Amino acid sequence: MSSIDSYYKPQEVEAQAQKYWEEHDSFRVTEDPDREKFYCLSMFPYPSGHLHMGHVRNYSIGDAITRFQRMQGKNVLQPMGWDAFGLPAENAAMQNKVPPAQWTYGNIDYMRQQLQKLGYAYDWSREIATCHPDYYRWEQWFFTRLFDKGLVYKKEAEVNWDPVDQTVLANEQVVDGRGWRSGALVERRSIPQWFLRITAYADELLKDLESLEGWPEKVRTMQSNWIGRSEGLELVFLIAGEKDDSLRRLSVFTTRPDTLLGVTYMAIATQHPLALKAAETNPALKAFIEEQQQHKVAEAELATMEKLGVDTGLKATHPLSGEEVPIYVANFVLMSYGSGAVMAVPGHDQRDWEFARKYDLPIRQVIEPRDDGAQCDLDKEAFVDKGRLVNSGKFDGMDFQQAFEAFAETLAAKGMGSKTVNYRLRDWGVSRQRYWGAPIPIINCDHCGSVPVPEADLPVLLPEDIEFSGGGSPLPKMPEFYEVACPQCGQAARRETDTFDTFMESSWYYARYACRDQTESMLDARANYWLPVDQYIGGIEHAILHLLYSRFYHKLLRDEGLVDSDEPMTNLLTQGMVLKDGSKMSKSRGNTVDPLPLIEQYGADTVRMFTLFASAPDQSLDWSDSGVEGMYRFLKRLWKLLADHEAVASGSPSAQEFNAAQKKLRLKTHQTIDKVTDDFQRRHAFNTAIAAVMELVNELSDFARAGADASDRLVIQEALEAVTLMLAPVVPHFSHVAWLHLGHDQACLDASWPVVDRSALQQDSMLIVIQVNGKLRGKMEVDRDAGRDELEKLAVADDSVQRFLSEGSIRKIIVVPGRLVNIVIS
RNA sequence: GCCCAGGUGGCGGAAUUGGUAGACGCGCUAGCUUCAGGUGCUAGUGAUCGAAAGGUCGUGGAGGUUCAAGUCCUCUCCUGGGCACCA
Repeated sequence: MSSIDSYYKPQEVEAQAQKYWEEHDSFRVTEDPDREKFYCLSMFPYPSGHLHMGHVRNYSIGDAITRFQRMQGKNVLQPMGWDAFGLPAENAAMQNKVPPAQWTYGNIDYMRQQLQKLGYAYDWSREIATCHPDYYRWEQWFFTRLFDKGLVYKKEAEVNWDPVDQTVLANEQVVDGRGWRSGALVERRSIPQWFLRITAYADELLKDLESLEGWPEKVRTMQSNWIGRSEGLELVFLIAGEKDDSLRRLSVFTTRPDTLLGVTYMAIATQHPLALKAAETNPALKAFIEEQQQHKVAEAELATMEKLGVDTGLKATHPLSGEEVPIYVANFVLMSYGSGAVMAVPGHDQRDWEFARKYDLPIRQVIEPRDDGAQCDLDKEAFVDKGRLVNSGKFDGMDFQQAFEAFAETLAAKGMGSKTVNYRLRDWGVSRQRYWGAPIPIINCDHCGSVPVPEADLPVLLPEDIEFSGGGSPLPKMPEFYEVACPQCGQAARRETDTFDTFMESSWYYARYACRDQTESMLDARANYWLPVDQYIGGIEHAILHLLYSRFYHKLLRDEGLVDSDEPMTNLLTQGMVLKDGSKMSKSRGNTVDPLPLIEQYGADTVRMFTLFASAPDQSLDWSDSGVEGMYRFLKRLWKLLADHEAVASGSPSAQEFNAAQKKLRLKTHQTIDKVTDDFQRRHAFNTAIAAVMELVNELSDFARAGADASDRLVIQEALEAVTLMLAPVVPHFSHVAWLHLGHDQACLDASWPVVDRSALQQDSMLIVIQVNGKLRGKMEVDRDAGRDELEKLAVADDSVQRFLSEGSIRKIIVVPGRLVNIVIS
């Protein structure tokens, strides 16, 4: 036992606990097949140079879960690392004339120290920095594997080009259509780039969302919408008089095949090959296409933009009716979705309707409302609901599903159409024309084409000792980097100077933590011990891209035989933003709060506790300095209580005979254990867990104040132990020292989570609420075994009820056992 | 436009299965300790009427279901987020 000073000095407490953890290497874990594992992971930070409150919140949540699970007896892995590639390092390099590598590694060292100050239970032996060749070499290797499997390909794609700086800009470097440094108008340029075939996994990524029951519904919905699966029919309209076979068949996709006979014109995108060809001989059309090209406006405006188009003069033949309809080039048709052409049914699609009105095209009704009162007035707007077919010959009377099948069959028989599925999801472009990223392991040879770098030549090292000035990546200016011999034919070739999208690194880091010292392979058997991640914690801003890419990557790893699970993370907690004065903390708003001075003033435990207490983890958190003060007060008060308490061996209090006051405190103690356990385990409601512990401490203070004899001290000991253990995941340093003070040799972090003593929850009496007509009128303390009849009798006899009886007679009495009696009077 | 959250005291937020609305913390008020204090302790603190006992109102708004609604249903307003001409 160690006695403690009654004045709480967080700096000393935290130093003592951290020293112990360090000396005992307390957070290092190894695989142990005999124990249940728990992998708790917080999204790793970008090493920007300093921790902000969002990090503190994220990691305090993760650490609380980690330590709780450890106290449940599980073998818990909680690693930490650095999402170290990225644009800010390049910007800093330009500003400070420091190579990005040096800047990044310096930041990592500094931020690691900050994290250690906060006392998080990380197994630092597994630390990863994605900019390290030991890490990205496997990403390069994996890419070459995907290349061999045909899961990567190269195609032209548009980038933002700054004509003054002569460089490609990331989207965030384009401000109001101009380069952020040069101020020059940004141009769109097409250059060859690498893509990962995520669309090949679209169906599985969508289907498996259903199995992710531990993910917030919101995230699943967002991913589902992002994938955007729609079932429909792909069908062909022939172009009348067109000789060129590649242009003769105009293919379109529709989710409403039932409206097929309502087609009165066709609409194609400005970039559609047919449009481009027609423009060659049609100056008005050419001008229109060029003008639309200029309009690379914000996507939000697109939706409300006026619908415009030009007649190509071409005619398409309806595959069923044989009718010839005009083909328009229209600004509302996207080249990137479906085939870049649509069949227009103005009667039953609002966009088509508006366009038809504007250009005086016929509007034909082929669907009529079922008898459900739906309104249909094609003079006012399109009728877009599903209904019954009319004006469609032999298809008349069919409903949507019948028509879908019938049209599909008819068209298939003619070789003019088939059922298809379309996705909103696009393949993942992974090329970045940047320096500070993992080099794409491809060599371009004039004779052999794109050749992956052989495994023996990996990694392709990113040169770190470089001069970094403006004007884009230095790699294309470094012949020593890009001048290589082709691995296949040996002739002079050129290495790719593009680097990977940094989402590539963050898509598989969770797996590499399991075996980051493995030099022979990307992953080994240890990954299957730890995976999938049992609890992942991070910002909602990653709901789509990072989490979708990680799920995709996991399936790629699985199909390469590297992991045996289908999904990377079973449970996901998306923590809310940290706000100050109602708006998000950000440098530009100037409302950031630096965690470090607070840690110095109050200690890490107070700061951690406040971030968990101020709101539920998935809600936003409003920062309040006086709230932090409140947490500090609580810890000081509890500390005093502990110091004033003389530890006793915590035998088995249940063998004792307790007086009423002792029973009452024990009831509160065990009720609190019950609630807090549920809050931690099931709800992740740390805010209410902490509040419940505070309630217990308040009651404990009152009890202890009354003076304590030997048997009282036993009950106090029991309560203080419970409090110390329940707070251990939140304020681990505090609990570490408190636990020793309470007479334990074993470290608090290895202690077991407290267990509810059911017998302490047994009460002799219970509080019953008395209502008259649903309004609270009184309360009564009744015997635990009081039956329904007795409760009724007692309630009616209550003074507060008697007063209302003069106003009417009793109609009904509702008894909710253990809760209330409601007397209905009228 | 579509989809998803959310709206509760002066503030952050509780109320988990329809059953005592406002736990816990902040702030505020009064008092005590006597502290140089910004410390500590005690009591009070939704609004309103009342000396009190007690009553009335009260969870964005309007209806409804129910013995009973912050919680369920219908309509509506506001805030935040996501998607956005997806055929």
